[in-house]
Amino acid sequence: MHNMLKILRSIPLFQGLSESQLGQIRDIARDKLYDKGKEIFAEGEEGDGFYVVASGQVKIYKLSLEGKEQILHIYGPGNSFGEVAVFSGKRFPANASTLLKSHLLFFPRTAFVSLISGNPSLCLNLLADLSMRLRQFTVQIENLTLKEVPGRLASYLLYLSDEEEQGDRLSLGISKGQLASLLGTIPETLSRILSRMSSADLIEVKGKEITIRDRDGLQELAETGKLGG
Amino acid sequence: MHNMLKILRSIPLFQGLSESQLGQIRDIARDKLYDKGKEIFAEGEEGDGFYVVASGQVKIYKLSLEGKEQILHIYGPGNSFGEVAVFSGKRFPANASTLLKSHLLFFPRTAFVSLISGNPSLCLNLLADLSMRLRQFTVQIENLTLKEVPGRLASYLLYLSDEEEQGDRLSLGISKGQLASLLGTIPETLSRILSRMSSADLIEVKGKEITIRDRDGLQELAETGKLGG
DNA sequence: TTTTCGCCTTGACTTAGGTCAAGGGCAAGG
DNA sequence: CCTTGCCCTTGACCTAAGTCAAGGCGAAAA
Repeated sequence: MHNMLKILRSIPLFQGLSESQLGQIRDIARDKLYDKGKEIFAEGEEGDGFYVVASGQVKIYKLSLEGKEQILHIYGPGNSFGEVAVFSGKRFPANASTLLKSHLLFFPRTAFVSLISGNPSLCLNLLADLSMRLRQFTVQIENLTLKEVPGRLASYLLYLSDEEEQGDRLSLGISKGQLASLLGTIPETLSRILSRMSSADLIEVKGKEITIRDRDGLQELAETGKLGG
Repeated sequence: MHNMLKILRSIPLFQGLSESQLGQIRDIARDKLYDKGKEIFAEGEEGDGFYVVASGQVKIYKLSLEGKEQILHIYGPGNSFGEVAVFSGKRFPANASTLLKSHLLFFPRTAFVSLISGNPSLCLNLLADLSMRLRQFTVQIENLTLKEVPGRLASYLLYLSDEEEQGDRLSLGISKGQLASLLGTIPETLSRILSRMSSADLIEVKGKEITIRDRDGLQELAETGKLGG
């Protein structure tokens, strides 16, 4: 069997905890395995615990009545989700499902809450984690309402390029359809804007592989939110 | 002088704390008074503490380069803000300024963080508070991207009506211009939609006073996100 | 190799809502 | 009382982006 402690140690949320504290955490964790494209939970369900991604990829999203999807987050190894339901004492505020075959760790609510009480550093880690997420949401709202789609796309590409640390080359880790949903638009629009940005020599697109050709131009687009002539 | 302990006791964040704990909190709190329309902090400033509204009203907002404003929250007595900068260890992610003359309590970062460490219930309160705020953001993003402006307005009116508990009468606590910015639109559009909703006999508008005339209709509008012919 | 199936792209068209410009109304101050 | 200023409303117009419909392309299956 894989070494659960090794996984736990690599998770930012559990950084700085002692071996015995990690041991306690391991004792309440449960493994959950999902194939690609499976529902983990749905908005409105009782939140009886939260999850950490050990491997794979997960999307957190909202659906409108007509079936349009807005992705709120895409999480990979080391990220956690579902805490909001645990700490607010309410139901899950959004849906979660896997984008890839995934190995998740599940932490039951009551056991975890009692762990926190005697564990200030875990608590501070959690506060930091939720704060970072709030910060991300402010950026997302800014992007969605103060920028047009080209500006949002430019921000996202620059963000990815930072993450991946591969110079000017980057790979969208997700399908273009999912990217459209993350950016608050639809595949047709995304497709058109990618080709506009290619014509403007800002980027070069080959499937999911993208090369940044004019970083400053992208940066300006991301800031102003508009794709000038 | 006003009784600070009495104020602290009324704040949700400090609910369930003992008198001695409240005493510690009082000891690190600092009063801050602001006139209407004053800046409390700006996006990007160092976050050296957080605030609680004792009286008055505060908006948290983002600005685009061209000066368009998106309001993220409007906070009144009992609400806190600025924690994100404190716990994430980063700068303020948005701007804050007063909508009314306000009395705020300021909690310096380092003093407050050390208070938390020995105080599990305060910590759980904070986790609950941040979680509720994350939940609100998911709703806000859903509204902004999956609903059209009439749907967002309908949601907001129903929400206000719940808050105020005055049956079908309610009062926008803010100017229509500010409301437009909160809903992710502009005053002209808001104005047009208010009159469309009046013509459709969903509501009756008299300045900032609004009467709900067709609650079910509003509810449907809020859910579907579209104002049908 | 050929077929199939998802996913992506492209084109023509529609529309929600933003922009620009011109008043209207009400409250505060002279 | 009149004036000033602010906020709100209304109208005409424009544009970003959504909808609908038709292919195209590449990977996996046959």
